[in-house]
Amino acid sequence: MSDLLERLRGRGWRVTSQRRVVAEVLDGDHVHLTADEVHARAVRRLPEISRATVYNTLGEMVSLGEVLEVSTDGRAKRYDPNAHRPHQHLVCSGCGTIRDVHTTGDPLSHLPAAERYGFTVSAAEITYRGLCPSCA
Amino acid sequence: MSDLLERLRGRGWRVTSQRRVVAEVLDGDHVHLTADEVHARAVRRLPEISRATVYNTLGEMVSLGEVLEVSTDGRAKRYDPNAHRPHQHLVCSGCGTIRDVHTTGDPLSHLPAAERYGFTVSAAEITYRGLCPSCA
DNA sequence: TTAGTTGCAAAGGCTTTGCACGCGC
DNA sequence: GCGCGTGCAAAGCCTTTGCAACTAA
Repeated sequence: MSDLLERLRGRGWRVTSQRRVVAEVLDGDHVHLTADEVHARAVRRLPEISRATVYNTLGEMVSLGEVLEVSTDGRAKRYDPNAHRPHQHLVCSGCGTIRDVHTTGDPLSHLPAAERYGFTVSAAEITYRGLCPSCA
Repeated sequence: MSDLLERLRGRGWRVTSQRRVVAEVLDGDHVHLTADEVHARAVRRLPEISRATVYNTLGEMVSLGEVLEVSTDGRAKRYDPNAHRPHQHLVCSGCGTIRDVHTTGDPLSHLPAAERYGFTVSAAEITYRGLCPSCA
């Protein structure tokens, strides 16, 4: 059911009903919810869950590297559960929808040594922007 | 002096002392200030300038496509005056410093048609993450 | 048992807005 | 003079924090 929850449990994470619900809400492909959306969906299953707990839980999942934080628009951050599947994002400039996409080649190889300025580069994120079929 | 201001003036933008100061503060290479930093520097030259005006002005420059908004960390947005020079960003995970870098090839060519899901893709942004020499 | 987790409510950072005054054109 | 731009202060959105009560292991 929830791969995410399994991985977290395997790391000795204390599993509470709140955390289970947050993991379940987040799990799946092409899921990019804001903290508030996660809270709204979590409340349907667990009415008493608080916003603070949702924020804490999401923050921990990010620290553990099991969830990615994506800020594509400067507004609320979105959370992406596919931290272990390399992918990029295609964002609609109209409605803000995010789609996971896969590119050819490794972005890191396109950054010449002369352009690294002594940095130890460890990751590369690509955000493609455009209009989705509905907004075009 | 200020290429940015010249371009804006050329578009029939009404030039006030506040707008001139914001443009001057922003102009240059490797400049990635937050709205608040822009305000702080603007105040040195024009003590009465308000934060609201700085925000309004930056927002307009972004709408006009003369300045880019970069949100690399989910915190305050940063403003990049090099909107007309294609480049990518190298961000230090330690101190948040941003460096402009140039990659080889066009990122758009790495997104296969099958991965576009009907979107009209118009731009691609790459953010490289790592540690700068001081933070490493 | 007991250290880690939760909920509440308040505070905090960043940004936007409403409205009256002021100024570029 | 007209209309856009500005400043102020207040409100807004998103997020974090302090602390007492609670609960998984």
